[in-house]
Amino acid sequence: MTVAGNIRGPGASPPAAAAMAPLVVIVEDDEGIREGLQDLLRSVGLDAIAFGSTADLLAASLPDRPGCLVLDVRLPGTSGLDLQAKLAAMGSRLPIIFMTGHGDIPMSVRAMKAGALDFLTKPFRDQDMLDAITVAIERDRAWRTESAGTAELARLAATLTAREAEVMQHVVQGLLNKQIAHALGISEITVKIHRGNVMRKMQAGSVADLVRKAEALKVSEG
Amino acid sequence: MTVAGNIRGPGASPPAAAAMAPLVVIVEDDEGIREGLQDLLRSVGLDAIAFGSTADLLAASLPDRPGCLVLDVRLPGTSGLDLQAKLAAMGSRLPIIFMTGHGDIPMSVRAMKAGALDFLTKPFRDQDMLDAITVAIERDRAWRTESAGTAELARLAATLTAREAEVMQHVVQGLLNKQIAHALGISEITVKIHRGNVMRKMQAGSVADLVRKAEALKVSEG
DNA sequence: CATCGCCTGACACCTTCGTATGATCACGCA
DNA sequence: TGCGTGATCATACGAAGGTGTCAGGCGATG
Repeated sequence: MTVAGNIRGPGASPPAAAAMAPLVVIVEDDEGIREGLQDLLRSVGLDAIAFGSTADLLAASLPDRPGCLVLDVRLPGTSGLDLQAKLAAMGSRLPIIFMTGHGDIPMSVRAMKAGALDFLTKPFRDQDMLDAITVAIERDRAWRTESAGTAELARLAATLTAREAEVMQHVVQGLLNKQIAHALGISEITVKIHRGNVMRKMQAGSVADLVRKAEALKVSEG
Repeated sequence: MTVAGNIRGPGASPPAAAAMAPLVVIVEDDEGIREGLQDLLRSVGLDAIAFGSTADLLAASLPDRPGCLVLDVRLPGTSGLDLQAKLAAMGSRLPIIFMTGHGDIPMSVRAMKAGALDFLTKPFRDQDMLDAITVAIERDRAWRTESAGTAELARLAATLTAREAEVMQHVVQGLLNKQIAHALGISEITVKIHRGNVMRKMQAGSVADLVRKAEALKVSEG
């Protein structure tokens, strides 16, 4: 598995990844800082894996665990900001904490606007980094939990036939069976059958349930 | 009306504030920059009002129009960051664009984490400021539109009696009338009456409608 | 005290929903 | 060609939803 293992689209999440022990991924070219950070994290019981360049990270095989990315801005080859953009384009949601020794305000603002969780200047206090990492891991956990839910919904929705999906669409709009039948040009009886299939396949115990699930799907899709 | 006019809780929005012409509020102690900014904005057809200190702003009477705040970080008395915190505590959602001549990275990160939309360093390019303002106004408009919707829902929900609200709660959970009746210790007939009142008062054409409105309310409240 | 709003309940009637049974037709796949 | 799946429809029955009418009790308010 490559770093794409952290790019979790709906349906990709294996069993309860959000509950696993977190992993902090470090990308920093200065070996001293890199190992210092690793030691710091291990001292508080956090697993950490470190790379010296973005290329190393991208080539590496990462487990699908909750965690975050601690990224130096200035790196050989692809910069930290470029990596942030690249990961975002790949669909990754892994929280990113930047650190830099020679940054400026526009750089930090750009990173924050692109979704970075924090932007620390070297030298930073150990506690500041640990605080940021704690927040980042918690956010990733929350996202994974939520994502697992919508992924499960998407899995259920994928079992619907085209017609059933169409009927569901109309049901959650609040239309009556006879109205749906007229809209689709079929009989009300057939609508009832499709509707029953939808409720069973989507594991919805009521129309209210179905509406909520349909809304959650709509939000996660677009 | 004070600056609290920009603190728009549900139910506070007058008719279609989101559609009004935007107003940019500037707080900057340097008179040259302040007037330069005002001229810049007026040159592109934007209304602007400027203050020399946060105290002046807080004492002023501001119309309830879409817009944004352009804020110097270093100000006499309360600083820009303090004002940001104060406004947030007051419930304001007015987008804030910071500008500074002597800022540092931690300051910019703090502002961005607190929800600032942008953080420009002086001297900035006119176009950068205009771009930021455009984005900010658009975001404020979107928020106002959304806010007006939930405010209307809250207004409808406020007309419900305690019992009706209770019944609605159970209905959107997907319970049957007989289950609601049992849960509340009343007869199914009475539940039907309350339910009918709920549908009428909430202007819901269907259970699906009601569920969506209840969800929107829940999100806006919690 | 009278009135009003709210909560409560019953009876009746119709609509809508949900499902079971049974059946036909089309399409793709082995 | 046979089989499975999906889509279609009919009949029928029971469960649930929705509305209207009538009515009693209860607390607040003028």
